[in-house]
Amino acid sequence: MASLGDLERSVMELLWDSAEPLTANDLRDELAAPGETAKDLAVTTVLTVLARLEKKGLVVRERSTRPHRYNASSTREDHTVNLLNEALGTAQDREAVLARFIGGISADEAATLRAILDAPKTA
Amino acid sequence: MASLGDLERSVMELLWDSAEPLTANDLRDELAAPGETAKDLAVTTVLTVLARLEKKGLVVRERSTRPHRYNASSTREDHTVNLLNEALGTAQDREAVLARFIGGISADEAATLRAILDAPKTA
DNA sequence: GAAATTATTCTACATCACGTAAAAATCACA
DNA sequence: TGTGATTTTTACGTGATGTAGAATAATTTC
Repeated sequence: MASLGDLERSVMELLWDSAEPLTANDLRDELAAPGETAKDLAVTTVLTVLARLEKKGLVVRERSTRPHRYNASSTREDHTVNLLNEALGTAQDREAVLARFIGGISADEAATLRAILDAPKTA
Repeated sequence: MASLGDLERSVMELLWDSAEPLTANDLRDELAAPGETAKDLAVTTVLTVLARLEKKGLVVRERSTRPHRYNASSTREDHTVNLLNEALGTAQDREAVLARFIGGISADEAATLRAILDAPKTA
Protein backbone atom coordinates (compact mmCIF):
# COMPACT_ATOMS: atom_id res chain seq x y z
CA MET A 1 0.00 0.00 0.00
CA ALA A 2 2.65 2.48 -0.98
CA SER A 3 1.99 3.35 -4.57
CA LEU A 4 1.85 7.01 -5.44
CA GLY A 5 0.21 8.97 -8.21
CA ASP A 6 2.16 11.53 -10.20
CA LEU A 7 1.09 14.53 -8.19
CA GLU A 8 1.46 12.69 -4.92
CA ARG A 9 4.97 11.74 -5.91
CA SER A 10 5.84 15.32 -6.87
CA VAL A 11 4.66 16.54 -3.51
CA MET A 12 6.63 13.87 -1.69
CA GLU A 13 9.76 14.76 -3.63
CA LEU A 14 9.43 18.36 -2.53
CA LEU A 15 8.84 17.39 1.07
CA TRP A 16 11.76 14.99 1.03
CA ASP A 17 14.04 17.62 -0.40
CA SER A 18 13.01 20.24 2.10
CA ALA A 19 14.64 20.47 5.48
CA GLU A 20 11.84 22.68 6.73
CA PRO A 21 8.22 21.63 6.83
CA LEU A 22 6.19 23.22 4.05
CA THR A 23 2.72 24.72 3.83
CA ALA A 24 0.21 23.98 1.11
CA ASN A 25 0.99 27.35 -0.41
CA ASP A 26 4.70 26.68 -0.38
CA LEU A 27 4.06 23.47 -2.23
CA ARG A 28 1.72 25.08 -4.71
CA ASP A 29 4.43 27.60 -5.52
CA GLU A 30 7.14 25.00 -5.83
CA LEU A 31 4.97 22.91 -8.09
CA ALA A 32 4.33 25.92 -10.29
CA ALA A 33 8.00 26.86 -10.36
CA PRO A 34 9.68 25.89 -13.60
CA GLY A 35 11.88 22.87 -13.18
CA GLU A 36 9.60 20.09 -12.11
CA THR A 37 7.15 19.80 -15.00
CA ALA A 38 5.58 23.04 -13.84
CA LYS A 39 1.94 22.73 -12.89
CA ASP A 40 -0.36 25.53 -11.85
CA LEU A 41 -2.64 24.09 -9.26
CA ALA A 42 -5.28 25.38 -6.91
CA VAL A 43 -4.27 25.31 -3.26
CA THR A 44 -7.22 23.10 -2.49
CA THR A 45 -5.83 20.54 -4.86
CA VAL A 46 -2.58 20.49 -2.97
CA LEU A 47 -4.44 20.25 0.31
CA THR A 48 -6.44 17.30 -0.92
CA VAL A 49 -3.31 15.49 -1.96
CA LEU A 50 -1.66 16.28 1.35
CA ALA A 51 -4.64 14.89 3.22
CA ARG A 52 -4.41 11.69 1.21
CA LEU A 53 -0.70 11.40 1.80
CA GLU A 54 -1.30 11.96 5.48
CA LYS A 55 -3.85 9.16 5.52
CA LYS A 56 -1.33 6.94 3.79
CA GLY A 57 1.09 7.67 6.57
CA LEU A 58 3.66 9.30 4.32
CA VAL A 59 3.12 12.80 5.59
CA VAL A 60 2.77 14.32 9.02
CA ARG A 61 0.92 17.56 9.53
CA GLU A 62 1.45 20.17 12.22
CA ARG A 63 -2.01 21.31 13.16
CA SER A 64 -0.74 23.68 15.83
CA THR A 65 0.47 26.39 13.51
CA ARG A 66 -2.14 28.13 11.47
CA PRO A 67 -1.10 27.56 7.99
CA HIS A 68 -0.62 23.87 8.74
CA ARG A 69 2.85 22.68 8.01
CA TYR A 70 3.60 19.37 6.36
CA ASN A 71 6.53 17.04 6.63
CA ALA A 72 7.48 13.73 5.11
CA SER A 73 7.04 11.17 7.85
CA SER A 74 10.21 9.36 6.84
CA THR A 75 13.13 10.01 4.58
CA ARG A 76 13.14 9.24 0.90
CA GLU A 77 15.76 6.63 1.64
CA ASP A 78 13.55 4.90 4.16
CA HIS A 79 10.77 4.93 1.68
CA THR A 80 12.84 3.45 -1.10
CA VAL A 81 14.24 0.78 1.17
CA ASN A 82 10.69 -0.15 2.06
CA LEU A 83 9.76 -0.36 -1.58
CA LEU A 84 12.72 -2.62 -2.24
CA ASN A 85 11.78 -4.92 0.59
CA GLU A 86 8.20 -5.06 -0.58
CA ALA A 87 9.32 -5.86 -4.09
CA LEU A 88 11.68 -8.55 -2.88
CA GLY A 89 8.94 -10.07 -0.84
CA THR A 90 9.21 -13.25 1.18
CA ALA A 91 9.29 -15.62 -1.74
CA GLN A 92 11.49 -18.67 -1.79
CA ASP A 93 13.55 -17.39 -4.67
CA ARG A 94 14.85 -14.40 -2.72
CA GLU A 95 18.46 -15.41 -3.07
CA ALA A 96 18.26 -15.93 -6.80
CA VAL A 97 16.56 -12.60 -7.22
CA LEU A 98 19.05 -10.81 -5.03
CA ALA A 99 21.91 -12.38 -6.92
CA ARG A 100 20.61 -11.16 -10.24
CA PHE A 101 19.69 -7.79 -8.85
CA ILE A 102 23.09 -6.97 -7.41
CA GLY A 103 24.66 -8.54 -10.44
CA GLY A 104 23.26 -5.67 -12.42
CA ILE A 105 24.58 -2.74 -10.46
CA SER A 106 27.58 -0.63 -11.33
CA ALA A 107 31.13 -1.51 -10.37
CA ASP A 108 31.30 1.41 -7.97
CA GLU A 109 28.15 0.39 -6.26
CA ALA A 110 29.34 -3.19 -6.12
CA ALA A 111 32.49 -2.04 -4.39
CA THR A 112 30.46 -0.19 -1.80
CA LEU A 113 28.32 -3.21 -1.20
CA ARG A 114 31.32 -5.45 -0.84
CA ALA A 115 32.63 -3.16 1.84
CA ILE A 116 29.32 -3.25 3.63
CA LEU A 117 29.02 -6.99 3.44
CA ASP A 118 32.54 -7.50 4.70
CA ALA A 119 32.05 -5.18 7.61
CA PRO A 120 31.07 -6.85 10.88
CA LYS A 121 27.39 -6.90 11.72
CA THR A 122 26.65 -4.01 14.00
CA ALA A 123 23.21 -5.31 14.82
CA MET B 1 3.83 0.31 -15.50
CA ALA B 2 3.93 -3.02 -13.80
CA SER B 3 1.45 -2.89 -10.99
CA LEU B 4 -0.93 -5.79 -10.63
CA GLY B 5 -4.32 -6.16 -9.05
CA ASP B 6 -5.05 -9.04 -6.70
CA LEU B 7 -6.61 -11.29 -9.27
CA GLU B 8 -4.00 -10.44 -11.85
CA ARG B 9 -1.33 -11.33 -9.37
CA SER B 10 -2.97 -14.63 -8.51
CA VAL B 11 -3.10 -15.56 -12.15
CA MET B 12 0.54 -14.62 -12.67
CA GLU B 13 1.56 -16.72 -9.68
CA LEU B 14 -0.14 -19.74 -11.18
CA LEU B 15 1.43 -19.17 -14.56
CA TRP B 16 4.84 -18.68 -13.04
CA ASP B 17 4.54 -21.86 -11.04
CA SER B 18 3.42 -23.88 -14.00
CA ALA B 19 5.92 -25.44 -16.36
CA GLU B 20 3.18 -26.03 -18.92
CA PRO B 21 1.10 -23.27 -20.44
CA LEU B 22 -2.39 -23.15 -18.97
CA THR B 23 -5.84 -22.55 -20.40
CA ALA B 24 -8.41 -20.20 -18.95
CA ASN B 25 -10.27 -23.20 -17.62
CA ASP B 26 -7.17 -24.58 -15.99
CA LEU B 27 -6.69 -21.27 -14.28
CA ARG B 28 -10.31 -21.03 -13.21
CA ASP B 29 -9.98 -24.44 -11.58
CA GLU B 30 -6.73 -23.62 -9.88
CA LEU B 31 -8.15 -20.39 -8.57
CA ALA B 32 -11.14 -22.24 -7.20
CA ALA B 33 -8.98 -24.95 -5.67
CA PRO B 34 -8.56 -24.56 -1.92
CA GLY B 35 -5.19 -23.22 -1.03
CA GLU B 36 -4.92 -19.84 -2.60
CA THR B 37 -7.80 -17.93 -1.06
CA ALA B 38 -10.20 -19.98 -3.16
CA LYS B 39 -12.30 -17.93 -5.51
CA ASP B 40 -15.05 -19.25 -7.75
CA LEU B 41 -14.90 -17.22 -10.90
CA ALA B 42 -16.56 -17.28 -14.28
CA VAL B 43 -14.26 -18.31 -17.10
CA THR B 44 -14.94 -15.04 -18.85
CA THR B 45 -13.53 -13.24 -15.86
CA VAL B 46 -10.31 -15.20 -16.14
CA LEU B 47 -10.21 -14.53 -19.86
CA THR B 48 -10.62 -10.82 -19.33
CA VAL B 49 -7.78 -10.76 -16.87
CA LEU B 50 -5.61 -12.79 -19.20
CA ALA B 51 -6.29 -10.37 -22.03
CA ARG B 52 -5.25 -7.49 -19.80
CA LEU B 53 -2.10 -9.27 -18.70
CA GLU B 54 -1.33 -9.99 -22.32
CA LYS B 55 -1.71 -6.32 -23.16
CA LYS B 56 0.62 -5.49 -20.28
CA GLY B 57 3.16 -7.81 -21.83
CA LEU B 58 3.26 -10.15 -18.87
CA VAL B 59 1.51 -13.00 -20.59
CA VAL B 60 1.88 -14.62 -23.97
CA ARG B 61 -0.98 -16.49 -25.57
CA GLU B 62 -0.86 -19.36 -28.01
CA ARG B 63 -3.64 -18.64 -30.45
CA SER B 64 -2.86 -21.71 -32.55
CA THR B 65 -4.37 -24.28 -30.24
CA ARG B 66 -8.04 -24.02 -29.70
CA PRO B 67 -8.42 -23.57 -26.09
CA HIS B 68 -5.81 -20.84 -26.14
CA ARG B 69 -2.91 -21.56 -23.89
CA TYR B 70 -1.28 -18.91 -21.75
CA ASN B 71 2.23 -18.53 -20.52
CA ALA B 72 4.05 -16.00 -18.40
CA SER B 73 6.23 -14.04 -20.79
CA SER B 74 9.10 -13.99 -18.33
CA THR B 75 9.97 -15.74 -15.11
CA ARG B 76 8.88 -14.54 -11.75
CA GLU B 77 12.51 -13.88 -11.04
CA ASP B 78 12.83 -11.60 -14.04
CA HIS B 79 9.73 -9.81 -12.97
CA THR B 80 10.92 -9.28 -9.42
CA VAL B 81 14.31 -8.10 -10.57
CA ASN B 82 12.54 -5.54 -12.74
CA LEU B 83 10.47 -4.40 -9.80
CA LEU B 84 13.58 -3.99 -7.71
CA ASN B 85 15.27 -1.92 -10.37
CA GLU B 86 12.21 0.24 -10.75
CA ALA B 87 12.01 0.76 -7.02
CA LEU B 88 15.68 1.60 -6.79
CA GLY B 89 15.31 4.12 -9.55
CA THR B 90 18.01 6.37 -10.84
CA ALA B 91 18.14 8.68 -7.89
CA GLN B 92 21.36 10.07 -6.54
CA ASP B 93 21.03 8.23 -3.28
CA ARG B 94 21.19 4.82 -4.91
CA GLU B 95 24.25 3.76 -3.02
CA ALA B 96 22.91 4.76 0.35
CA VAL B 97 19.69 2.93 -0.38
CA LEU B 98 21.48 -0.15 -1.59
CA ALA B 99 23.67 -0.15 1.47
CA ARG B 100 20.69 -0.08 3.81
CA PHE B 101 18.81 -2.58 1.73
CA ILE B 102 21.48 -5.24 1.68
CA GLY B 103 22.28 -4.42 5.27
CA GLY B 104 18.92 -5.86 6.11
CA ILE B 105 19.17 -9.25 4.53
CA SER B 106 19.97 -12.50 6.27
CA ALA B 107 23.48 -13.75 6.88
CA ASP B 108 23.00 -16.60 4.43
CA GLU B 109 21.86 -14.25 1.74
CA ALA B 110 24.73 -11.91 2.51
CA ALA B 111 27.15 -14.76 2.05
CA THR B 112 25.68 -15.56 -1.32
CA LEU B 113 25.94 -11.95 -2.37
CA ARG B 114 29.51 -11.72 -1.24
CA ALA B 115 30.34 -14.67 -3.43
CA ILE B 116 28.62 -13.06 -6.38
CA LEU B 117 30.31 -9.74 -5.88
CA ASP B 118 33.72 -11.34 -5.58
CA ALA B 119 33.23 -13.37 -8.73
CA PRO B 120 34.66 -11.89 -11.90
CA LYS B 121 32.26 -9.95 -14.08
CA THR B 122 31.08 -12.20 -16.86
CA ALA B 123 29.54 -9.34 -18.73
C1' DG C 1 -23.70 -30.58 -42.83
C1' DA C 2 -26.90 -28.95 -39.03
C1' DA C 3 -27.27 -29.07 -34.16
C1' DA C 4 -25.15 -28.92 -29.82
C1' DT C 5 -21.27 -27.83 -27.10
C1' DT C 6 -17.21 -25.18 -26.07
C1' DA C 7 -14.36 -21.13 -26.31
C1' DT C 8 -13.46 -16.26 -27.28
C1' DT C 9 -14.67 -11.54 -27.82
C1' DC C 10 -17.75 -7.58 -26.73
C1' DT C 11 -19.93 -4.90 -23.85
C1' DA C 12 -20.97 -3.40 -19.34
C1' DC C 13 -21.09 -2.13 -14.65
C1' DA C 14 -19.35 -1.30 -9.83
C1' DT C 15 -15.64 0.30 -7.11
C1' DC C 16 -11.61 2.54 -6.00
C1' DA C 17 -7.56 5.60 -6.60
C1' DC C 18 -6.17 9.93 -8.17
C1' DG C 19 -6.12 14.68 -10.19
C1' DT C 20 -8.60 18.52 -9.83
C1' DA C 21 -11.13 22.20 -7.71
C1' DA C 22 -15.49 24.87 -6.37
C1' DA C 23 -18.32 25.61 -2.37
C1' DA C 24 -18.80 25.75 2.39
C1' DA C 25 -17.12 26.12 6.93
C1' DT C 26 -13.45 28.01 10.14
C1' DC C 27 -10.18 30.86 11.93
C1' DA C 28 -7.58 34.99 12.94
C1' DC C 29 -6.94 39.66 13.04
C1' DA C 30 -8.00 44.43 12.10
C1' DT D 1 -17.70 41.92 13.87
C1' DG D 2 -16.34 41.86 9.05
C1' DT D 3 -13.01 40.31 6.02
C1' DG D 4 -9.33 37.79 4.20
C1' DA D 5 -6.77 33.48 4.76
C1' DT D 6 -7.09 28.55 5.60
C1' DT D 7 -9.12 24.20 5.89
C1' DT D 8 -12.83 20.90 5.18
C1' DT D 9 -16.62 19.08 2.27
C1' DT D 10 -18.30 17.72 -1.61
C1' DA D 11 -17.91 16.56 -6.31
C1' DC D 12 -16.73 15.19 -10.90
C1' DG D 13 -13.86 12.96 -14.68
C1' DT D 14 -10.76 9.32 -15.81
C1' DG D 15 -8.48 5.05 -15.70
C1' DA D 16 -7.55 0.49 -13.51
C1' DT D 17 -9.45 -3.65 -11.83
C1' DG D 18 -12.85 -7.36 -10.57
C1' DT D 19 -16.59 -9.37 -12.35
C1' DA D 20 -19.49 -11.48 -15.75
C1' DG D 21 -23.60 -11.70 -19.20
C1' DA D 22 -24.47 -11.53 -24.24
C1' DA D 23 -22.97 -12.18 -28.56
C1' DT D 24 -20.05 -14.41 -31.71
C1' DA D 25 -17.06 -17.95 -33.42
C1' DA D 26 -15.05 -22.46 -33.60
C1' DT D 27 -15.50 -27.62 -32.64
C1' DT D 28 -17.53 -31.68 -32.16
C1' DT D 29 -21.22 -34.78 -32.69
C1' DC D 30 -24.83 -37.22 -34.91
